[in-house]
Amino acid sequence: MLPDSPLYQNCFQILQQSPLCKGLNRPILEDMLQLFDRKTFAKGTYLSREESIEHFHIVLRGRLELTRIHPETGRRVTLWLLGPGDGYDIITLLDGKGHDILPVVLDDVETLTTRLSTVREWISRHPEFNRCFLPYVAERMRQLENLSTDLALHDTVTRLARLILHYVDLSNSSPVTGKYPLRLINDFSHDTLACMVGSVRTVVNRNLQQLKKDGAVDFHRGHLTVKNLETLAAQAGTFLHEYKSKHSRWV
Amino acid sequence: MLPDSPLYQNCFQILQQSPLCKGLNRPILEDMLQLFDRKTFAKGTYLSREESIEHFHIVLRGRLELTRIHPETGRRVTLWLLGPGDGYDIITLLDGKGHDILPVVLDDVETLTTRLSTVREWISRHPEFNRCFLPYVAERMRQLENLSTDLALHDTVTRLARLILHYVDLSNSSPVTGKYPLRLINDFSHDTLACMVGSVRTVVNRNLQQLKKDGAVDFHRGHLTVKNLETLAAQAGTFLHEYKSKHSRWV
DNA sequence: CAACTTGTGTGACTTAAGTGGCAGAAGTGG
DNA sequence: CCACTTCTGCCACTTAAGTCACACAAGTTG
Repeated sequence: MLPDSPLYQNCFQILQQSPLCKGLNRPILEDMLQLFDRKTFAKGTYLSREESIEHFHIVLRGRLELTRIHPETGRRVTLWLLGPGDGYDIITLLDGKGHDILPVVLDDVETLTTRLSTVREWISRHPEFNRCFLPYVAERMRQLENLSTDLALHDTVTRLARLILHYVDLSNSSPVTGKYPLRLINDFSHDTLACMVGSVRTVVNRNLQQLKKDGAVDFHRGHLTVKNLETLAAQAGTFLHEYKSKHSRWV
Repeated sequence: MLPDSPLYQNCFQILQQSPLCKGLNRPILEDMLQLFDRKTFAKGTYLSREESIEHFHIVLRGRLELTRIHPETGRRVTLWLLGPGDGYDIITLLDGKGHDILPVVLDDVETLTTRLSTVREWISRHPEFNRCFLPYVAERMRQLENLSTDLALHDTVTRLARLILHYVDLSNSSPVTGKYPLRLINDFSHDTLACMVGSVRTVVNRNLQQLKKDGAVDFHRGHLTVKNLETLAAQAGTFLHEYKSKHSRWV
């Protein structure tokens, strides 16, 4: 992508805010941007295998779900949810091997894309990149650890409450209603939510009904908000102050 | 550790075979070895928090289990099983943050240990290290992905069969009995196995009984072997040829 | 606006997988 | 060798969480 492109500024900004690049200085980011092309993927499509084994993508806009499917029952689980600033596929980037996972395009997605070998070569010339990239990888591992732990130790209501809590946008509570909006998952169908907690629609529906009755959340077709953080946190088995202190560290 | 130590050769060899260091040449390994001290941890103890946030360990001998516990029910899940050649804690190494996990020492464990800052500084001087270390990290992530997927999509017998299959030592089948031994998990109690598949002792016991009846495995107190790979693979929902081809790539 | 597709709400039913409890076997240590 | 702890096998019982099925609501498309 060249500096005279009309989208250049916009891409630059997203890159700058991306956890992958946080803290890199302007010249390095500009150098980086030169290597990438802008691509789009249509909602509802799947990325091909080549897209993951040959190229590296940084999401600019839209969401991407990385899922696995049980070959016999057809049940699905979502292992990752990628949004603006996230990279794909970081595992292949690390070891060059194929990644057995199905990337589903949830919105019309825009990415910055280039060949994996280009990224690797670029990283070897700019070892500073590792200072952002490696912590990003670590954060991803922690998330996977949490997913496993939740699946093994907690029931579905709890997992659901945790999921929602994890995506609460604390900085954007409505001063009128006192509701908290959600990042990334606010318009998910119950089915999609179910995949994220490793369960099925009916169960998630039941659970959501309960959370609604308890006053923790509110929802209607394709829209989910948090009504009462304390109640939600209680259901998630987290004390609210723990949760808040954790997040203040992150943000 | 100094070259004149009687254990030097032994340490050197384990390091050389470790996935963390695979392919590094002699002088680099020797340079590395200088930085580490040999330490031991007694069976049944827990590593302290400082051990993980201040130091980095490479296991020489013995096993280490990284687990999480449900604070109310007391149920456990094992997220990682570390053996000779493995490093701890790689997540903290990547981002310097604490890691909320409980390391249980399963045997008397010997490690090579040094300060995290020393490792980081060493890595920055030897970027070649990343060529082994990053794929190692990737492999760990894949394992976590598999754990999550299994927990979300498969029942306990299947998870158990997969666990066992994953640790089969193909290269050491007994020519007399035709049995396959297991690496690392061969002497686990049913309780410990249960933690690894995110279940409980009674259920794992039931499942093991079934696998035994089917002729897939054989076991008695603290000893587990595979009797029939095909049967086990069938229960694991994997076709044996898939499994073998995967592993031949790895080994 | 009609004919769709796609989500949502709820029932009745089934079952895997937990809990709890207990007896006996297999090791361990004095 | 005995006392002791740690495992194992099995029982009866409970329940979360899944399947199946269907009606209806909410959007979408021609």
